[in-house]
Amino acid sequence: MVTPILTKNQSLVLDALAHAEAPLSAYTILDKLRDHGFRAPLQVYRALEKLQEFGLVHRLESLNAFVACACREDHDHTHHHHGVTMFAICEGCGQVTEFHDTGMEERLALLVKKQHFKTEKTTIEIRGHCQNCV
Amino acid sequence: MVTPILTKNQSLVLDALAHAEAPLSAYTILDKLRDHGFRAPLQVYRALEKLQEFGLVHRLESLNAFVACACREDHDHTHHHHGVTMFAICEGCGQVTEFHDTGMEERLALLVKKQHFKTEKTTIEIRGHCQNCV
DNA sequence: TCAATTGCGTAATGCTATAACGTGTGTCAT
DNA sequence: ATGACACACGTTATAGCATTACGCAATTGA
Repeated sequence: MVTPILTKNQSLVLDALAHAEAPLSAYTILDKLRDHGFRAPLQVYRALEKLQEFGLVHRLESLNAFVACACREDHDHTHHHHGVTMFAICEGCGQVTEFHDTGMEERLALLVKKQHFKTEKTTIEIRGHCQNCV
Repeated sequence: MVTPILTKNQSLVLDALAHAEAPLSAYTILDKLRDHGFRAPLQVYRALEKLQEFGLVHRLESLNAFVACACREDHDHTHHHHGVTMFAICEGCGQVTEFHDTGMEERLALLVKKQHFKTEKTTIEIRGHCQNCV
């Protein structure tokens, strides 16, 4: 999918996430954007929904929070990846690292195939501590 | 860990989950157990917390719901597994299949090690459709 | 032009989870 | 025995996350 033009609300939400050090909850985003006219949770959730469709934002299920996709740091989009995304979530500093591995994807695909299961969305989240947080 | 003796509340919650066809939310469990004296969410959450510690119950992060561990169906506990647990969650019938794979575990361990990350808890949930639900 | 689609704003509501009390019970070292 | 502690429990209130329902405005395209 080619990156679509974002609406004002979508841009605001994406910027908030992109500039954050850690995942943000929808309500935290709402608070950050009150000065920009945001008044209700739905404004945030609607923007998040679209941004997730576009692959620009990920939802972290184990945190009920959201992060900007790492591909945003890759301005040439040379690394933009559409397979399974994995997250390492540090309980210490809150930082989230996104990573990918085709080997994992293949192995997982094989496992679900054996069960005759049709995958639609895969969630892989590792909670723990990063190098700096012991 | 040897399976500890469960309290009354813990047994009730575990039974509710074990007899369910699909994952249950904490509030659904509460409703099912009102006739047994349950009145407040905390009674459910406290039991769930312990049951998760004991490895008898899993939380599904992408559903905000809970399932009895598959090891309960294995009365000799010969298959009781303490590594990474993966779940295939059918959007059609709601059924959840628990599965394990040491190859995945090893590969994942390798990947996080490369990032100098210390894993504490791993969540792997596959959303999709099972064989019966197309 | 009319219909369909999409995004937006607002209010209300529902679902999920925890905080902060206090009570009772059992263990166990003193 | 008694005091200290740990633990399970019960209740109320509150916090945090997400959606339903309504209506309006702008855009698109048959």
